[in-house]
Amino acid sequence: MSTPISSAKPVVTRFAPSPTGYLHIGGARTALFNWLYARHTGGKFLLRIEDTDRNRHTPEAVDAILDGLKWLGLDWDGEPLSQFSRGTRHAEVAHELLAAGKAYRCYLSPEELTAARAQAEAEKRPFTVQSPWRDRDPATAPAGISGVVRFRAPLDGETVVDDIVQGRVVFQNKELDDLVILRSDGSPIYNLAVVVDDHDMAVTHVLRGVDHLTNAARQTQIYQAMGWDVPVFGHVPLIHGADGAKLSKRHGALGIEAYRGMGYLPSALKNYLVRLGWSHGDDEIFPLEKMIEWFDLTSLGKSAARMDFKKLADTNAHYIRETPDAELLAQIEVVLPELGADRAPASFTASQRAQMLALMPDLKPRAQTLREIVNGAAAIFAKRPLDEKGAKLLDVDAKATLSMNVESFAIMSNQNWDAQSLEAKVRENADNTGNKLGKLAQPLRVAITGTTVSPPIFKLMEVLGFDETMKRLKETID
RNA sequence: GGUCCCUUCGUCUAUCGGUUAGGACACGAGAUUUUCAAUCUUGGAAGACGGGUUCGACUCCCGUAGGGACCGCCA
Repeated sequence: MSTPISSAKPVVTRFAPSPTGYLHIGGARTALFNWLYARHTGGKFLLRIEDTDRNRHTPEAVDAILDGLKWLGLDWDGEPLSQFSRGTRHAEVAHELLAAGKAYRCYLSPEELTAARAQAEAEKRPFTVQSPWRDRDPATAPAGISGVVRFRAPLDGETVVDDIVQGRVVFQNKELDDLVILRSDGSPIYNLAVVVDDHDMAVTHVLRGVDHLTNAARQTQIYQAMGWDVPVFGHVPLIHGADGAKLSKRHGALGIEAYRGMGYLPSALKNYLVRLGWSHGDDEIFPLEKMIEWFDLTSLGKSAARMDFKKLADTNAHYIRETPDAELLAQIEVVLPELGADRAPASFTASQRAQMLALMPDLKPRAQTLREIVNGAAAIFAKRPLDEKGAKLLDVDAKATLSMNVESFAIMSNQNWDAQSLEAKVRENADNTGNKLGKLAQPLRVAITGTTVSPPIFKLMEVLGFDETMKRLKETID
């Protein structure tokens, strides 16, 4: 793979989303790859908003994309560039092409075009635009209408895209028709704008989805017509849903903010995404420094990957366990309102925060998402609605053991009210009555949490404190 | 339909002509255990198919099948 440009100039990559919606998972990965490569090489990572189609772009979408990138920690160099703002420059290049005879004005109406397309389809014939205006004398142009500007694409030969991911991909020029570069209102079309901007921004590496592969051929022709250096192209495979079909909203084409709301850590999401289409031997976990150090373009795969939420969850669980308690709590508090946790408040009180922190070591191994952490701590936030299993467990026998325990707890106080002492006490009670620990612990769990499943009960009792615990126990016995 | 791309355990992937085809997730079993997890041990699980090339193919070539992308005055 030859990369003549990269060896000479400092690397410049870019992420160029169209602001028609949120930042989805595929876009996030594309951004990640570009960011990683720029950071790996010490080059620049630029951001450009492809908003030339004024009918389709929304300011909200721009914000969503920027927020998503920020949350992921993908910082860009310089200000984001609005492609729309460069309209005059795009038109200028189009007119250069026009003047050089490498483009021409075409007065074919949209209606004529659709009709021709329909006819080709009916005859099961491949359709390529063949404009009669390509060779017609401009002097014969119809008065009153401005027409579009089409690129005069070469008729014979081939256009080669030397792709760092896809390899050498050859397109026959006869398959590539004369694409519109300027609309009849004079505004630029994507393929022109991209080439002009990438050139002007000195972009050296264009990493994007394979859905742009044919565009790369057309863009290559424009580069050549302008006599500009073609950047290194790298077209990465797409991400599919778990069923192998195109990613739809149902299976993961959610906005990045949806993943944040579900309680995924940005570090985990990046780690998961980088492994979709890229590998480094048998390694699975990449601390950010390693990700940057090891990321390269030659280890990118060509086949599409499926979204696997189980693995994402596992990766997230890993990063949850790695993150220090206080930092994790801070991250939870940032997204708490989005988490939709069962019985959690919108924000923590000081004492709840302290309780969360104390319980964190026991919460972490039990959770795959931040949402699950908060759910695991439900006993802190709320009274405990008794669930079915809990109610069933709380029979006469269980209540008897509860009473026994309450009596022995009564002589304790906030001074020695800790998990260790509590467990010792209950073990003692169990031994004295010839019971296993579980026989006495489960009723305690149900009485205090309302459920049969919770973080370690003695730790929970410690965190809740003497008064609250005794209150709950007594309420259950009565 | 045309053009282009893809195909190793269920999933993500390693292998870059010679391996008992490795790892991770998921799944099964066991250990541990106050519940649930976590943790440890452990098991099953793959080169789409058919032809070549070669002393030797998962690796190279051709074909078939299946999948995908693109074919706008969208990006």
